[in-house]
Formats: sequence, C-alpha cells, structure tokens
Amino acid sequence: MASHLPIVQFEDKIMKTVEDNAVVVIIGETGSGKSTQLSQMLHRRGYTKSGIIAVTQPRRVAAVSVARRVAQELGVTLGEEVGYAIRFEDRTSDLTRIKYLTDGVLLRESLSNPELNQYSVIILDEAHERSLNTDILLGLVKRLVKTRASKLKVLITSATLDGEKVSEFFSDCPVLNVPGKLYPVEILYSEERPKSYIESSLRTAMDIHVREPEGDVLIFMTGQDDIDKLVSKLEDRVQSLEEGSCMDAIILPLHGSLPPELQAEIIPSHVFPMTLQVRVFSPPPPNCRRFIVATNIAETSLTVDGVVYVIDSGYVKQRQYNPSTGMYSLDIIQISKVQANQRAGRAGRTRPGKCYRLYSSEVYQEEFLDVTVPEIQRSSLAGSVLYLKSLDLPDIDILKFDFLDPPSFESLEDALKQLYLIDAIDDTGLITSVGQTMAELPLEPSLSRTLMEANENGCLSQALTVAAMLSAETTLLAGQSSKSNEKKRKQPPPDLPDGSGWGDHVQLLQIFEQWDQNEFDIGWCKDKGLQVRGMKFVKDVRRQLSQLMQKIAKGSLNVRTNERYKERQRDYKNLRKALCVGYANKLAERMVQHNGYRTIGFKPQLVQVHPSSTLKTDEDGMFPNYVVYHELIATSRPYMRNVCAVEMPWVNPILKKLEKLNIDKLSGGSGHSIREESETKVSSLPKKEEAVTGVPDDRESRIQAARDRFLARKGKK
DNA sequence: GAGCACTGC
Repeated sequence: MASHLPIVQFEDKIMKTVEDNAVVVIIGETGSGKSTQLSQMLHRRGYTKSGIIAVTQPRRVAAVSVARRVAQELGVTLGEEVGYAIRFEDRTSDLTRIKYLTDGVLLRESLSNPELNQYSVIILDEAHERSLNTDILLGLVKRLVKTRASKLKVLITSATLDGEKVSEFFSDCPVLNVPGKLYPVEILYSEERPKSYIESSLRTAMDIHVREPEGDVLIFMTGQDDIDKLVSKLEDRVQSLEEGSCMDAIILPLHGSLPPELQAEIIPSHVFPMTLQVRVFSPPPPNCRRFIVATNIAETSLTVDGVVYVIDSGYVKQRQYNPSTGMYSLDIIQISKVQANQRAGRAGRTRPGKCYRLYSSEVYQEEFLDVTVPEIQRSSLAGSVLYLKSLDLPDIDILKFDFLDPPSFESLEDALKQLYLIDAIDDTGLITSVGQTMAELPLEPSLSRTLMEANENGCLSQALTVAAMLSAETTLLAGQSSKSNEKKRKQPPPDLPDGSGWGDHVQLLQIFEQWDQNEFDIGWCKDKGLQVRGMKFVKDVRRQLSQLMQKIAKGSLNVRTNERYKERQRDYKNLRKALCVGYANKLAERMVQHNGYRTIGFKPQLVQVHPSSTLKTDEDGMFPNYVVYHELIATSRPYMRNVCAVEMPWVNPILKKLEKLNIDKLSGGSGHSIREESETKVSSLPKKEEAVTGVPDDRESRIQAARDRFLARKGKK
C-alpha cells in the first residue's frame, strides 16, 4: 500500500541497524515516508510485543493526521492498535501498540513515569525543528538509553544533514540516509540585496505571472504588516494588467492571526501522507494563478498545494529572550541555510519548480547561519529548569544537564533566580514542595505559583480563570482588520470590561466571567470581538487546570463561586496579592516624576505600560507605584504587556528576598534532594557513563567552556 | 497611540 515510499526499500537495512544499536539517527528528506513507515516496520518486526512504540511530533495536527493515516494503512480502528495523545485528547486504549503524541505530552508522561517503561521504542520525529520540548527530550532519552540498557530503542529522525552532530551526541551512533521524494527546484539568486524586499517581491511575482507557465506562487514575508502591504500592491498591479493578456490571479494572505475559516481547509494529502496540505479557499478556478503571501507558517506548519514558484525574502521575524534584562524582543533577522532550503523545497512538491531568492549566493554562503538557533537558546528557561528539577533524577544537575546545544550559563542562572523568587526552589537550589506541585501544572511558573498562592488565600477560582485566559491570550482578540483598505475609523468599541482599573489580569477575569454569565454563548464572543476558538481553548485549559487542582483545592473551583464574597472584594485584593507572589520575578517600580517603570530583579530597564493596557491612572494622572507584568517585550519601545497593580506591603518581602539572593549558592546546589551526596555524585558521574557506554563524554568540557565564557564576560564588566 | 513570527503541556 505504501510501497511507493522511498523508505520501504531500506527496511532491511534500517531494521538491522536498529537491532544492533540502541540509538539510530535517520535522515529522511520530505516525502521519504519516515513518519508513517518506521513505526509500522518496527511493529512488523515484533518491537510491539514488549512495549508500545511512541512517535513524537512537534505539532498537534501532525500527531493526529499521521496516526489516522497509519491506522488506515494497517486497517485498524483509530484509538485501538494505533492511537494518538495530544493535550485535551487521548485516543489510546489498552490495545494501543503504536502511539503518536506531541513531545509535550511525552514530557508530561515522563513526569509520572521517568523511565517511560511502557515504551519499547521512542521515535523522536522532526527533531531538526529543535523545539524546546524536543531538546529536553533528547537529553532525557540519552539518559534513558543508559539506565534502561538494552530494553529501549531510540530513533531520531531529522530532515537535514545535521545528523553528524546528533550522532556525536549519542556516542557516535549510526546515521542512515533515506532519500526524499522532491522534484528538482531551480534556485535563482538576486545579484544583490534589494532596498525593499516588498518591492522586489512585487516585481518578481509580476515577472512570474507574465512569463512563466501556470503554477501557484508562494511568497515568504516576515509579518502581517508586510503581507497586507504586498497583497494590496499585488492586487493593484494585477488589476492594471490588460484583460486577457495573461491568466487570472487570486491573491491570498496567510498568517497565524487569520481566523481559521479564512485561512485554510486542511485535507490529507495523497502524495505526502505524512504532512498536511492546505487549500486556501475552495479549489482554484481553472486558468487562474494563486499568489499566497505568507509568514514562515508556510515553512513547516502548513503546506500549500500547487505551489511551483517560491519567492524568498531571506528574512524571518523571530522572538528572542535576553536573560540579563528579562526582556523578549521580536526581531527581523536573516534566515538560516536550513530555512532557505526548506522554503525552496516548497516549490518542488508536485513537479519541478523554481525558487527566487532575493539575495545573492554570497550572502547565502557567507552570512546565513547553517542552522536556526534552537529555541532553547532563545527562551526563558524557568519552566524547563523547574521541570527538570521536579524529575528528581538522582544523576541530573541542572547546570550540567546534557543538552545537544547547551543554553548559556547566564540563561540557566536567570532561570534559577526566577524560580527562587517565586519559592519554587530554596536558597540552595533544591526544589521545594511548592515547586514540585507547580511543575505538575501545564503553566509557566509565574502562573502556577499564582494558583498555589490563590489556593491559600481563597481566590483559586479567579486565579484559574486568569491563568487559563493568559494561556490563550494572543489568540483571543479576533482577527482585527488591522489598517487595511477598510476605513480607518475606529470601530465601535466592543465594550469589554475594563479590569476596574486594576489592570489586564482583572480584565481577563471579568471577560471570562461575563462569558460564563452568558452561558458560553458563541454569538457573545463574536459581538465582543473575541476569537471563538481562543475562548473555547480557555475553557478547555480551565477545565484541565481545575482537574489538576481538585486534589489540593481548598475552595470552590466554579467561576460563579461566592458571589456575595466577591461583592465585598471589589478591589480584587486577594487575587492581586496572589499575582504579586506568583509574579515576584516580574515586578516593576514607577519612576518618581513620570509614568515610566524600572524593572526590579534584572539589570534595571526603563519600560512603559503597553498602550493596550487597561491599567488606570489616579486623579493626578499617575500609574500605581508597583505593578507586576506578564511579559517584557521590546517592539518599537520596551513595554510591559499585561500588568496588574500591586501594593507596597506585598512587594517588601520580595525586595528582601532579592537582597538575600546569592546566585552562586543557588546554582551550586545539586538540584536533587540529598545534598550531602551531590559533590561525589557529580564528580563521579562521567566515569559512570564511560563505564556504561565505553565512550568518553565531552559534557564536562563543554560545560566548563560555557562557564569560562560566562566568567570572561562577567570580568569585562 | 500601538500592533505579535510560530508552536505546545
């Protein structure tokens, strides 16, 4: 049935290698069939007799669609022999032998079963995407193949030629290459970087339209603004063409904040069963060319069917975290070679195609990084560090955790400091009982800490709502028409609650409470300009959090709990106090004379309340003296997004704790509970690994190098 | 008076 897939010819070779080795890296290009076939091969060879085969995917849709395809190929009912597990949805049963799951779900499972004993094989699919979760799994799995000795097989699949590095990481395990099924793509470079990649894209697109035979055009832009601009320019140009001089054209924007009904219809592909094809709108009319103007969402997450031409600006908008300031920034940066090739590959899925790169081959060769900087080196690590601490693995020290690409020492110290401020670890770096419970909640540490505190002071139900709302926040406001051709007149304000002046957390709470009072009516969301999908997600998250908190909850979890009590609490004092404890790592103090704030606990930054905030000023026009914020983000200026007013008496204990902060003590702790043993364990660990694998481990030296770099930087200041 | 790329438990 799947005999046309390239990987099938390699079955014997792959299976022999898996038999002889605990870990195998498989490089399979797009269309090789690795995602659907590897699990079935292993099943045929009896690997499901001693356990389940787990296949991880970075995305939910992929886990579901690949599982569906495999069940179909094996002729079984989905959820029986072949199943999947994603957040909110577990379609597996006692019969399940092949299980597709997101890597986040596998990490959760590992929390309650660190040895992952139910699995005989773990396949980490699409590892080249290097999601934060995949990187943590790579480290955990490396440890598991040692502790579970010969009882576990691990396959790492990747689409790029980065296999050598992964192989080195796994003690030089074998690397197998499986060809893909892409058609050739001709690469056309520009002589030089254009002044404006929008104008240059426009010219290139029109050239293609006039000169090239039929086939859709996919254009990679960096963000919604650029997309809107280019779409409207393209529309103008296409309309000004003489009628009948060339085929018709449809121009379609494609980015994450488009409402899903406009965005795409997702249909399984017959050519590439392991991916998703997206048809933007219904089938394109005959003799008509589509121009899809997209963000990097079209690089991996969505596949547009029918693309023959790709125009690549060479840029991407990327979010990165600065551990010394605690601030995120969204920057437009050059893509990596891997990304450039991924984009080009989008032109060769149905027949030979062309990729127009709006940069020269010298720029590609000399300026582009080989691979994208992995997420783990661009994110705040508080959540990941807490997770690793909570596993309480006897031989794991956070600062020495074996990452494929270790994050900076500075970034790990930042994470430890934050965790200490919110009581998740003590002053020696050991996880606390509060921290242990926090780790079990699928939330970022500030929010899980807020829930714990709210449970103590009687406002758990409110905090659950706030945490759930913030988990969805960006997808909440429906696709605003931005500043497109529509008249720029402000639409009638959707009259949402205003947070009673206390800020955005309270507003989010009030919005959900109103929705609850309106019986979760979908029409109500639409009236208020809220994305229905986002609000439903909030409801799901809230339900999940409630279930997890049930065991330890001291009060009611219902949204409409204690109406009378709430009436007396117009100032939301308990909730704000709980937020202050949870966000002790995200505190800011107002400047004396103006409404700017200074961040506390980081290298001090001058930041502003985001203009979209509902936080109110007092009669003198001044903001509160202290606020906590959900995140710092530098866009046009440094902003605090989602702020909440807090009171001086709640802030004082945090300031005291900051004074006591001793980062060396925090990071010196071993991270596990038997401190006395930590010294010897840490130093003896490499030897132990040598004995097991017979291969020296370079971990110590890499960590030492990172530490040296860090200290050198520190010394300069 | 600003606007945020993309995932996920």
